[in-house]
Amino acid sequence: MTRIKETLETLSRKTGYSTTTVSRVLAGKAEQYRISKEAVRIIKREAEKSDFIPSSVAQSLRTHRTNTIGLVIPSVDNQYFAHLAHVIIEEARERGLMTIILSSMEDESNERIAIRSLVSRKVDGIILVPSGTDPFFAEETDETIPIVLIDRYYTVGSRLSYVGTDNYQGACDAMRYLVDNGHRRIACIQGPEDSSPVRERTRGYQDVLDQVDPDGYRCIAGDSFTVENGYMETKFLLNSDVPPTAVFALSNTILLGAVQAARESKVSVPGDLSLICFDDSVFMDYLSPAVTRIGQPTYEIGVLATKLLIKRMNGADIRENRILLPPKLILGQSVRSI
Amino acid sequence: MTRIKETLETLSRKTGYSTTTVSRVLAGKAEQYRISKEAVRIIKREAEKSDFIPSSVAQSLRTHRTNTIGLVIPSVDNQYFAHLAHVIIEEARERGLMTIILSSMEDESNERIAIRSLVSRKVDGIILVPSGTDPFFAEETDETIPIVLIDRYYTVGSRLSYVGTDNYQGACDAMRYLVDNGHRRIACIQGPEDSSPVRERTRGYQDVLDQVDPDGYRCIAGDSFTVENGYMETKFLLNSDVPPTAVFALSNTILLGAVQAARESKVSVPGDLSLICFDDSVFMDYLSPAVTRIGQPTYEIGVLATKLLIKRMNGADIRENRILLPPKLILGQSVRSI
DNA sequence: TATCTTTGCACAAACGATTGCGCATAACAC
DNA sequence: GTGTTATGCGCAATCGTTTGTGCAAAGATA
Repeated sequence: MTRIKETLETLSRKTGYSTTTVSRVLAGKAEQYRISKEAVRIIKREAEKSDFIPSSVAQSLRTHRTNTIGLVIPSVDNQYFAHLAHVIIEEARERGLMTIILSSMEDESNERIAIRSLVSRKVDGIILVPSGTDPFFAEETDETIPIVLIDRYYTVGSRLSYVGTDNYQGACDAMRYLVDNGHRRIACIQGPEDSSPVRERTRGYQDVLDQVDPDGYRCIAGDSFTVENGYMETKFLLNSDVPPTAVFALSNTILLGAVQAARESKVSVPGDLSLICFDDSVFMDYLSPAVTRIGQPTYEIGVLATKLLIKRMNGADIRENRILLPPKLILGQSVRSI
Repeated sequence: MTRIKETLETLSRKTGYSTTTVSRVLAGKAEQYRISKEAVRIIKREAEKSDFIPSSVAQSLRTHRTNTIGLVIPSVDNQYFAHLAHVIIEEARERGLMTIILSSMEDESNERIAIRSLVSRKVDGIILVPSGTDPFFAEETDETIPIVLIDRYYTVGSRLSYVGTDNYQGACDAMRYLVDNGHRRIACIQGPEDSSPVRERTRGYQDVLDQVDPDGYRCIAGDSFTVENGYMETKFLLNSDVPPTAVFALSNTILLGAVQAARESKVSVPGDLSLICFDDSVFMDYLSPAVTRIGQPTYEIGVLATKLLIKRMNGADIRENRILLPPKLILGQSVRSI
């Protein structure tokens, strides 16, 4: 109770020193300002005794630093983003920064509102998973408050910093694996087409098939990173005239939908249908069969993004900076060799 | 760029009105203070044109409100807490509140540091999953900043508000289900013993068995909410002289470990071993067999906790308030009738 | 004794908003 | 013409820090 009402002013009164001196002592600048040992002792003792906690609000107003970063993600209720958020929160905390999380729910207008709030709160930097396609607002903000994009980037030639997975490479790896196991009739269930990872991944799908089977089967279906989408599209595929022998699901959620659809239709995996997907998750190994997948280096993305952001917060002028990290093929038993 | 540097002062200069008037107009208090239509028009136009975003920092300092709540959870990298966080973030946002997430990693000292940071940042309220056993610090903080506990509560008679699952009821439901299916040799793999949900759940385990089989088999093993713990303890159990016919895992993580152990030991679920656990999760339905479990009402917990917190932030004096919400038995195929 | 340095600290102005109070000027009543 | 009320707005203090500058007292130097 006392603790919270304490201010430099009250401490000043109690110790007989000015707020200036108290402030300097508590900021560890006693030496620098030649405060006597005596004063330091008295002030520190009193501060400790009353458990003084300085107001970051006042500090921020005065110093123009909030020691806070903003994190805008679609939703924390998604393993992939939750893990990313976790890594970022921890990494930031180790460097004395707090994290404010805002969810955009994949909505462009939410995203703008979120950025505005963060600007209003004077955060020192922003890590953003862009949901929209228009980089203008973010770019303008970036002039003053550094922004680092993760997971996705804006369509057109935006100069915003970016850290993410090499999605093209990942998709190629997945497709190569299927192809090497004899698959040719491979369908791809995607997320929203205006998302950069989707574009990169479908490009990988196309390119690999174009190499090994130029005029063969092609099927890119779906439009969102949801279980429902995965379910629906798989249903369609399974009921088509000549169903694919393998499905490449572009996210963990889509995969779950696919699994459900297959199970419902009594289609055995990998007996009748092989599955491979993007995103890793603890539970992927617990499914039967365990899912073969492309794991994204979420830890590395989170750490690198935070580090890059902090560098820029400290004035480094490394605006145009795109970092692509390699994905990893994780083998399960969901792909059959045919 | 302009946008971010704008202040009441600059707007005042541009429009020729005082900061007082500008402030009042932008706060929607023009009527109240009899500002002319003319002035309102000019000021609003200018504010819009330069996209003025007021500094929440300055506002907070002056008004003693940050419109921010703090959320301290073990880790967002856990489906259960991630979902809880998601619900709270959304609920808070709808009421104009931002959420700062701090992870305690189940560590008491981290928890205190987290609370201190939140106090320093002058958050308007705190939602906390307590990791420690000593309520003192939280209680003292609660004198000034309302705190609502979720998921767990402190051991001794703390008066802090609390919203959570009726863990005893849930455990009884789970045990009843096992017993009704003929099981008597039931082992329980628990989390840390000083956590209130663990105590409530093991109490349910005991009570049900005491009713149906007073002198029968009892086994409560384990000590943490981790996959490893579930794995290890299950290994032990499976190798004991007379293994249990069913395992009651007290969390989703523990369950995963149990599944892994059973799979490794070629023990069929539910053929040789029945499984039931606490916590719901999307993927529980995708395991084979789907896991029979006790789902916690996370959505309701999140919403109620936020609402309760906001009420208290607005001055309601409802300190001692413990809300227990009913869990739900969700049937899978992981329990065999014997 | 007079001057210069060092020591030890405080004054007061910021930071950017909000808000109690007050003060012109205009409108109106009589 | 005088008193009263309404209208429209600004002054200046305040929130709790940080920080550039200044200044008295003590010590050193000559």
